[in-house]
Amino acid sequence: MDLKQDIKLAVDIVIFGYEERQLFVLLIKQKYGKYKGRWLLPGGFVKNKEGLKAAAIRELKEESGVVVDDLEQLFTFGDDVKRDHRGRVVTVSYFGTVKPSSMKLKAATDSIDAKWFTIESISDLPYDHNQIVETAFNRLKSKLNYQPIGFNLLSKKFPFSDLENLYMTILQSPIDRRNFRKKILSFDFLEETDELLSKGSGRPATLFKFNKKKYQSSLKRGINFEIKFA
Amino acid sequence: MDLKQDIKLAVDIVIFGYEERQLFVLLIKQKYGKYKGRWLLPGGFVKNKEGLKAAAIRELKEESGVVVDDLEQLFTFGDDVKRDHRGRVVTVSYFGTVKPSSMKLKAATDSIDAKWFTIESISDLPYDHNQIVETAFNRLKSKLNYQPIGFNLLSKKFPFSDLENLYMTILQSPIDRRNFRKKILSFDFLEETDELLSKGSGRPATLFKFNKKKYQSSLKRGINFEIKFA
DNA sequence: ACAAAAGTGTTAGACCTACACCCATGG
DNA sequence: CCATGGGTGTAGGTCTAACACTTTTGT
Repeated sequence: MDLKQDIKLAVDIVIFGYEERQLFVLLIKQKYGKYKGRWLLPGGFVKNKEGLKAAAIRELKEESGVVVDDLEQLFTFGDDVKRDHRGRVVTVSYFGTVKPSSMKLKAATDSIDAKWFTIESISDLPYDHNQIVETAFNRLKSKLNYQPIGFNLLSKKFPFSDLENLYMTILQSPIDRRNFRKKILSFDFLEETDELLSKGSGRPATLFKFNKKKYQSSLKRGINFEIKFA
Repeated sequence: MDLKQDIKLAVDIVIFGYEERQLFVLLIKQKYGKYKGRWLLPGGFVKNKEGLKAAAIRELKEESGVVVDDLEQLFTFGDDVKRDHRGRVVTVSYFGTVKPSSMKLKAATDSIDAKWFTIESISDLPYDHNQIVETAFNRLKSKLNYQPIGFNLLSKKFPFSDLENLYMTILQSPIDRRNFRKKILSFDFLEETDELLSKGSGRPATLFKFNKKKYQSSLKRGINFEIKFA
């Protein structure tokens, strides 16, 4: 065993939120160190007896108050030996999705504030955090095409138009409402409720909910959820 | 900075090779330690001033003699705090593809031997290496469906039947030769040479080669290389 | 009655799938 | 001349893409 190895292991987390036709990323304001006062991704060092994903979930909660029960591993950044000024730090990045209005943001430990930023507004993050966000955003976009990923980002019950707008926002391109609805409904993992939602003017929308059981049983039957729109 | 962190960082590499309608994985025979004499994945600890991918390429070469110029990051294993008996070790796994007959295997440093094993024949590897191989195999299968990945696994010039067999071997299902050829040729990244290859009896096959430039320019034009066969 | 958002079908063309015979060579 | 592997076309069905008007509500 190489006793001289001196590499620190960290985790960084990219949390996406969606609200009112806008996609947001969660950032925290650093309390200490070189980047005190700067906004950056939640994250921190892994504890000796703590799993990687567990560390990510813990740091996220500590620094922002956001609680998730699962995160997906994104990429491990460690090709650049000098990505961190404090010495050699390798970071395992995670990403997750959340509905902002269901979370109360609350800074603690290393952070003095936590806030949602639109994805366009973040630039010049410290370290390689811009690259991490970009990687996460690309993954989000590509996952949208083959997994019904959007449902964490919406309310439990939502009008169909929310889904449409979510896809259009993330993919940054218009989609055909009729074809989209047909395709999604054909997958048969949405359930129509008998509730309606009026928001301001216009015809009230029937609310749908995601039926996880149906989704998973379709998955087992090997059904592909590919969604392609120009 | 957490001075008490005591986590070692390693890399493990899954190299796939294809020859004669069989898919192989490269393993090395361990020279030292608890698993002395056992076959397992090439890999080892990352040096302080060495990028992760560079460490993987170096370890691969040192332990097996296999030289690659690129590897793809697969997954970072570190949720199980006790995956390594030597203490807390987190490993970043990589995978790559290679044509076995173009490589001379040569053990050195930590390994006393290096050998190709068919994917079916490997079981009971030390640590969580079975899980790593499984992860890599799944990735290989899924990449086959949307990237012309197979070309590292074949000779520079190859008969069309080699590609067919490669796909059938990896996906473990028969494919329709006519439809497969039509689809692949429609992507227009293969170039027909005027050479023929006779192997034993049967009509000689025209040799094709992969045209990387055409592939990349198609990629830029946003063409999708999706290949689906039951 | 008007503005705003929800809901809904059809058609043409592209793509996928299934399928069987002839060709060129070696032995 | 037989065995072996290489090379090729078509038709039916399915899926995709493009497209516009009606319904229900709030103001």
